[in-house]
Amino acid sequence: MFVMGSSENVPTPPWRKARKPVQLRRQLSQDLIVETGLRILDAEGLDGLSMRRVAQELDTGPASLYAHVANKEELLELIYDRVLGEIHLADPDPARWKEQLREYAIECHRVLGSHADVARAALASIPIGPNALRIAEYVFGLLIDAGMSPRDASLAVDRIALYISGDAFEGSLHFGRMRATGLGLEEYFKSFVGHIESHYRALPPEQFPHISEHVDDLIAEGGRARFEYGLDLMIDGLASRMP
Amino acid sequence: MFVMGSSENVPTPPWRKARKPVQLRRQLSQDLIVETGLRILDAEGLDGLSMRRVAQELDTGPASLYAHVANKEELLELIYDRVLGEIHLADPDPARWKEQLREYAIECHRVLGSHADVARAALASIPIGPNALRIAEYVFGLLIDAGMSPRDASLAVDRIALYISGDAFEGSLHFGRMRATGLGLEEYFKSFVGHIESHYRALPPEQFPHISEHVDDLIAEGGRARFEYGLDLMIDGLASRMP
DNA sequence: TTTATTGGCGAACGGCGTTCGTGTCAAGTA
DNA sequence: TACTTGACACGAACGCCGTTCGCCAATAAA
Repeated sequence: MFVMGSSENVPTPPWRKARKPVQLRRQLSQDLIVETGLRILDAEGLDGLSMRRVAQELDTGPASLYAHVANKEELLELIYDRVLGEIHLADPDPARWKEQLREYAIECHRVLGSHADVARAALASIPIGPNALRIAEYVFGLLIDAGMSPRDASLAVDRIALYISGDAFEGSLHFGRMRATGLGLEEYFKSFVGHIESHYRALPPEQFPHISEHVDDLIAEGGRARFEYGLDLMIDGLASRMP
Repeated sequence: MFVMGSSENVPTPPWRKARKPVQLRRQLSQDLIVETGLRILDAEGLDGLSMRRVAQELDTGPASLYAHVANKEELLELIYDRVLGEIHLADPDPARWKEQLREYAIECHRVLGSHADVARAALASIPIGPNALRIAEYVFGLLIDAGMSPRDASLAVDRIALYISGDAFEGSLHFGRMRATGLGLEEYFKSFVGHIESHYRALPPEQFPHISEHVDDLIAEGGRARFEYGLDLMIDGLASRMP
């Protein structure tokens, strides 16, 4: 059958081209999927993040995602590394390694905490994504250049990262419960602490003498202070091992 | 109306009693459910533990469990506290608080690590179960009696527990992957470390100078050494805060 | 123009946690 | 002994989930 012309050889007039960047083909890509997944994660938590939910958000079926992402696990790790990209690192100054290590930890904790449930992936995945490597190189280099032995620096990076992720993960579990109960942050925290306090006060003092005596101290400090206290424990421990 | 006799007053003959503990009624109970759940958890991991699976093991339907357990979350917490019951604590001796704190941490880590995925519940739940309280009273009392301020002791108990749980949880995630791949413990560990090592060695040294130079140190230590290193960091940090 | 390749996607599979309504038995009451 | 009651057992179903299969359309290659 004879056809008048082919749009491939004959240059299409500008006014045709101008209105044709419409892609009939779906424009799915890994980046788009990861971005959408992160948005859902932030808005609805890990429980709300499902392959179906992501697909729905992109106006397609769940099967379509699997061309760009192996499975949900991989999607989560991709989201995780993207979140790590938000971490800002100061220029390393080995003379101030204690302060900089502390600042890094707090920054990392802040970023993980601001994206619900992402911390879980932090504990699960090996640090192999580009942003994880960037951060590892930074912290590791900082400690090495400060004079720490490679073995100590290696262990330190690993342990601090575990501590940060663990605390952030614990925080995200609370955040999830808060969301589930529908309470606001303050109300939730109050009811949570109140619950524990009354439970502790009801304990038989003979069996739990120390807890009973110091209930006030046990419920005194909130999340941020607890995190920094443990962090400083580790940093001081590290400092005492420096030559 | 006159009644011949009551089985409550007249002692039933031994041969009747001997053959009558047969319960026609299903003998479901919370204890039985928790025990069964723990058995499944150990055998098949957290992914294998479902309400349906527990019910199946007890030859019943999943709905039957909900008379004894509010939901899966609660079941997990009950299992968690039961596991904590396996932790053995030495008689407290405040003069040796450092050693005893260390021993407690290692014991706790061992127990959590020997029951796959239970560590997750450790991070999720507030320490309110009987065994959790028993342990909290022990550690808290040990530190108080060693002369630590109540505030420091409170924070210390919390932070050490987080560190233990976090490490155990991370370990359980690896264990789960090992189970999923079907590899043995040694093979898995070897392939895991090898994977990381080759990845690190392939990095451009200009961009990752410290990592590239110290690959051997980065992959040197295994799980147990890493755990104890971080633990000692915290304990030393605590010791430096003692009066 | 024909062919090969690739991504999109509807449908389905086998699982999940949880709820509803009904059945059934043991203990309490008369 | 007869009847009531209340607690528990549990089949069936609801609405989710992650993932796979197989077909289709559109593009790229020949």
